[in-house]
Amino acid sequence: MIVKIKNKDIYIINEKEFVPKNIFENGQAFRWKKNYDNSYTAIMNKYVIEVKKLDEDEISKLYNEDFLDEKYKDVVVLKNAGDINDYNNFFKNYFDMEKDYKEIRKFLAEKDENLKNACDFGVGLRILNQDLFEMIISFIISANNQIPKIKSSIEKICELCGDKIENTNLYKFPTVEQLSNVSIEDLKSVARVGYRAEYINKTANMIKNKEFDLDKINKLDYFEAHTYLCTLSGVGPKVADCILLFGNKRKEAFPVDTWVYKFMNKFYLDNVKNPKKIKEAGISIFGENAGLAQQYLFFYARENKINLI
DNA sequence: CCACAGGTGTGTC
DNA sequence: GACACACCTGTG
Repeated sequence: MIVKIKNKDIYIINEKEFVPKNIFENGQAFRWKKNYDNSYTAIMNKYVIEVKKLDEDEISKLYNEDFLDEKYKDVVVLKNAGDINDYNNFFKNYFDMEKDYKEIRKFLAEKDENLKNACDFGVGLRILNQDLFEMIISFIISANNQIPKIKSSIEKICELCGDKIENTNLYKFPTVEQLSNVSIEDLKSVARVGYRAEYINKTANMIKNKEFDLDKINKLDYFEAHTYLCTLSGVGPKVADCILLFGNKRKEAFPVDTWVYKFMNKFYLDNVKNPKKIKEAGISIFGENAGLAQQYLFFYARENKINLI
């Protein structure tokens, strides 16, 4: 893998394990918007960037300009992302670039045929390291909810109280302070989050008032962090695992939603109803990469419309 | 109009 | 600790 900069664009060159669709469309992130040219736009941290996997013509063009020294097959550009310092200080961590996904796929593929198919299919999928507070609120909203609705509620919340990016109609995800000042009424009538409004308000205020210490999450081991997150309003076992997996680099977290419930019972278990038992089974079968295995399996089952019942 | 999808909180045993 | 059941909203 090579990283090169041109203007304010960061190029990730010759990295097969980076496919925007597989990263942004697997239920881990809600604010990446697909553009007409198949690029994706999002705003996070101080960045408004566009991510695109280049096609053959675009790669040829860069080669003809002498920007590339050969016609690589895999080139992803992070447009408007900044320079090498931005890459090293933010994007490297955000896109989990230090992790060798090829190695992990190889390791998981040896477990069984089904997982092998899923790992082969999901080449290019990565688990993002997103902002912890944003993940807490996003996954509280996700509970008992559907992806299009989750996305729209999060967008409305950003418009309600997040900072506006100058000269655009884009909004940042709100800070703890900003969100704690939004009324339950607005969360219901504008963001349409329903009964989750109370959870969001309470959780934002618990964090603001230091009744809950976000910094502690990094210091606790996985099981302690999971238990601690469950003390937040609207956070149960599944949501806590999503927060740890997508917002705290805990690849052993194994969120059990209805889909995981279904495919675990189809492929690995025999009619186990208790989600906690399913999670224990997942961790014991897949080990420290349980969360990643789950993402590959989930993505594979959903994209191929595999009948899970 | 009703059925359905989808995790957490609460109450009961 | 295992189990119902209510909770809100958009879609079919």
